[in-house]
Amino acid sequence: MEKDKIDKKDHILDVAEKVFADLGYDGASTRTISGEAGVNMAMLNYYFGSKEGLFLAVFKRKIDSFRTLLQNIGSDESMNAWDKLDKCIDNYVERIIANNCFQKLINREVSMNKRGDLTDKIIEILMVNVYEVKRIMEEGVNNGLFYKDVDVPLVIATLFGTKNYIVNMPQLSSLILGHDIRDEKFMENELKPRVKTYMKRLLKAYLVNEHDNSK
Amino acid sequence: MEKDKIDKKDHILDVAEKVFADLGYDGASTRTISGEAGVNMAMLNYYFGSKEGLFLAVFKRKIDSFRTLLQNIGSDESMNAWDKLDKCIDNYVERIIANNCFQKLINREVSMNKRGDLTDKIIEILMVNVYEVKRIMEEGVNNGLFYKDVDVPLVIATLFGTKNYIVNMPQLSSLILGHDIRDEKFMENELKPRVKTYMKRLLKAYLVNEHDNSK
DNA sequence: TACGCTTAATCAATCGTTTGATTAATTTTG
DNA sequence: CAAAATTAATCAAACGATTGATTAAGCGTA
Repeated sequence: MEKDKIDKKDHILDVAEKVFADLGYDGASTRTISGEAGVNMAMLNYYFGSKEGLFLAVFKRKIDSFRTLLQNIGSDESMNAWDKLDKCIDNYVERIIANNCFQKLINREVSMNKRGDLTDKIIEILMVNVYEVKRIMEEGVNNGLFYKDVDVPLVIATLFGTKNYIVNMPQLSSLILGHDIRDEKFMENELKPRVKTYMKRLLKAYLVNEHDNSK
Repeated sequence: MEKDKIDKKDHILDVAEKVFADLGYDGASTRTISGEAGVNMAMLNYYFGSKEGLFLAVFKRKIDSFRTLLQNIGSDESMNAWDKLDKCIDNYVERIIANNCFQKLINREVSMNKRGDLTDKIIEILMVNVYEVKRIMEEGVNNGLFYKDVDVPLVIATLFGTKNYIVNMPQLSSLILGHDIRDEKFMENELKPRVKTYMKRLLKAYLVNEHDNSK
């Protein structure tokens, strides 16, 4: 039946997404993916043409949800820059920290130097998110809500970088935090609100401060 | 001659570091590394035992030098926590942002969920550095120099995460910053002092602030 | 000669991919 | 409607290429 075919392809993509995230593109073999998905190895090539085709299919499936993540927030006229930034942080912590294996996959492949065709597409998608946040912050700077000399690009690096550091290196951040962040309960009840509070305080402290350099 | 042997080993490590960073651990073959270094393939195993041994040798060479640097800062009694943190930031920007291929290498391998002693060893060594910074910050909290309710683990995530975000995804951060960060001149004359200033202001604003949540 | 270094040749294992055969589903035909 | 023809889906097996690693012979120097 047609529906079963789609479900099976989707199941393969689900498994491939996780295996790619866990082992990397090179580390994930077609045998491992097919084995984990419970399908014959040849099915990967039958459905997706090649290993790279499978990887691209995994990636493309996620594109739409990422494209619309923040656009609604940015265009809401009823909120000021503070509220928008608040909502951005909430959304990122909820959506991206929770479901992180795709983020790991992306960041690892982008950090490679020798994968130009694939990298450009990923960069383009990531920039959509970045640009929304950038616009919000510049709005806050322009109307005087934020301190005029804030370094917007580097604040973005902090916002996304802090998040990446936690989710991309769970073993390391678990040691730093003193809990296993892969524990669902801890993640949901403690880490998420903690990261939200921290990020808001951190950005607030910096964005409104006059950056007095005197000692 | 003894000296030549050491120089050759060092040259192999230099090349291996770059190839590992560009292609990842799995993507970098021993043939590619030996070919790039201009030595026979068997020399890698002769000198370093195995591919993993070579990787660990690359890794240890970098981390050891950096650990001693951090420890010197941390144990300096003439500086308070502020000055130490200042110096940490300066050193990180100078040493790690400039020579970034090693950082990319580490972060990519740690972000894998691949089980094995290789990842564990990397984590273990990385934690030594993390603890040094953590110790400095807790020192500042304990003697009242920093605000008592700061979230030290997450500040560490910000400190390292911001840096990682910039150096691990140069294509993306170049777009955000509006300049190619792989341009040596821009990196040296603009980005480095800019990141230093930003990180210090950001951490200072957060660490001394009372985190007023009222609007 | 004896020893440390270097090499080409080679190993078994694994890689991504392809093949040919078989089964299941669908369409066409009488 | 039923039989035949066609297409789609699935599988085990094997392909050539490449992987990390090892071997034994050759090299230069002390």
